[in-house]
Parts: sequence; structure tokens; C-alpha cells
Amino acid sequence: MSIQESGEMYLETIYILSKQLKAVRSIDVSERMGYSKPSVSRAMGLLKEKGFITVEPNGNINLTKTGETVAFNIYERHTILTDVLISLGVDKATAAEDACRIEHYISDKTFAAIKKHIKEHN
Amino acid sequence: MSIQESGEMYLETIYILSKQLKAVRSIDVSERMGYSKPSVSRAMGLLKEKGFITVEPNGNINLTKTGETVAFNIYERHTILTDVLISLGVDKATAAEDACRIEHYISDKTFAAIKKHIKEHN
DNA sequence: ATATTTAGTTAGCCGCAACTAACTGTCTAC
DNA sequence: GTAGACAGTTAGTTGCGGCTAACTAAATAT
Repeated sequence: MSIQESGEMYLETIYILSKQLKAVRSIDVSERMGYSKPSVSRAMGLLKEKGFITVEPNGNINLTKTGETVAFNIYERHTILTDVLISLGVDKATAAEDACRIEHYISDKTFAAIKKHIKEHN
Repeated sequence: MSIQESGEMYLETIYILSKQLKAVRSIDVSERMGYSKPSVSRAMGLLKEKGFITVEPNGNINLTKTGETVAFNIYERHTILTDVLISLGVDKATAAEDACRIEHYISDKTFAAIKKHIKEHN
């Protein structure tokens, strides 16, 4: 099942929230992302359908194995790209913003190359 | 007038074609980008409306000053980002592909930082 | 026990940016 | 001077991803 940028953003948000909260609900995602409840509701329906999350009867959202993998990959890209940009002299806020967009658009190859570069340049 | 990723891609394509052809028409853009004629027609209508291009009665497309600026900026991003990725060890094809997507999403600040980094690192 | 707040869903709308089918107009060729 | 080919437009469709309005159902408070 394919996943779009918006799906990746939702998964990343769920991932981050799950590290901060006991349980993640749609409303938490809604507030964090600044999207309306129906938008989140629909997105969760799609992510469930595609097997990236499961939703408990009480509304708690959990990442599946696949969902966790995707979420972690995006999250890793986010943090590493942000750090790279900061190390290039970009201010924190801009770095985070740009990383948040770029993270969805670079190939695995490119990301691997960036990671390798960091390791070598320490 | 704001401009989207798709608009930027059209302008960049017109810019590149204008360096290769005596005149640029919708059909040339259509063939180069692999989009249908109506899609290009609509896009040209919007770019014209927003003041990025003018269209002669015979169909020849010209960039306005503004359009040229936007197109050149994107084109510069494209070439520089591609080079950076190649220098990181990414293969040419992947580098070009990724650059083509990233070019629309990085801020001026980040791009400036990348350019500066290149200059300093030879 | 009733009223209110909270969480989530359903239904339907909008803008963007692609698409196809079918039309128009012009230019060329025979 | 009629027939194709070529270029462009019009009209309508699709998928995505937001939105609001209005509903349901459950939990909380008075």
C-alpha cells in the first residue's frame, strides 16, 4: 500500500505523540497538527485501511509494525536533516521547517549518502 | 501572486526550452514534461494571469521579468542541488530526480547556506 | 436525572493539478 | 480548393487533502 506525504506526516505525528503521551487519540493528532477533527478522522480511516495503524474501541491509536517503520524512518530523516541544516548555519526554526518538507522527497539513496557524509565528517 | 510547485516546474521547463529552441510553444512544454495538452494549456493560462509569462498570438511563450527570475532561481537550485548530491556520492540520475523535488521545498535561507558551504569547501 | 462538554463520524464542499474526449482554427500539401 | 496534420481550447472527470456543519455517543458535572 502506497503512502503520500500527508500520510507520512500523520504517522510521524502519531509516533512523536506516542513518546509523550500514555495514549494517542485523534484529537491529540488534530491539535498537534492544527487540522480539523474530520480531516484527522478521515486520515486515520485511510491509515487503518492501509494497515499502518490500528484503533482500539476506545479510540486509542497504535502504530502497526509497518506503520512504526514508516514513522521512524520519517522521524529519523526529520532529525538528521534538521541537524545537517543547523550545522550549515541555518537557524533552528528554518532548519526544522525545511527538514519537515524535504524529509518526504529525498530518496533512500540520497538520505543514506547524507548520513554517511555526517559520519565521516563527524 | 503566489506560485506553487507545479507552476515553478512549468517556468523552469520554459526557461530550459527557451535556451534550446528558437521559440517555446505549449506543445513543446507538453512533450518535455509528459503532460497532456489541456493540462499545459490550463497551466499557461494561470501563469499568464499571474504575470509570469506572455503568449504571442502565434502561441509563442515568453517569460516576463518576474517569470524569468523565478525560473532562474529554480533552475539554479536544481543544478546546484544536483551537484551537491553527486558530490555526496549519489548517482547522477537519483541526484537529478531528488534535486528536482527538493528545489521547491527549501527556503532561501537554507539554499544560501548550502551555496555558502560549497564555496568554502572549494 | 438532566445538561454540558468531549471525541469522533458522516456528508458534502473547495482548490489544485492531473486526465480524456471532442472541438476549433490554421497551415500545408496535393 | 479540399484534406490532413498540427496546435490549442473547452468541457467534464478524477484523486488528494484540506474545510464546515451537523450528527452521535460517551463521560462529566450540576
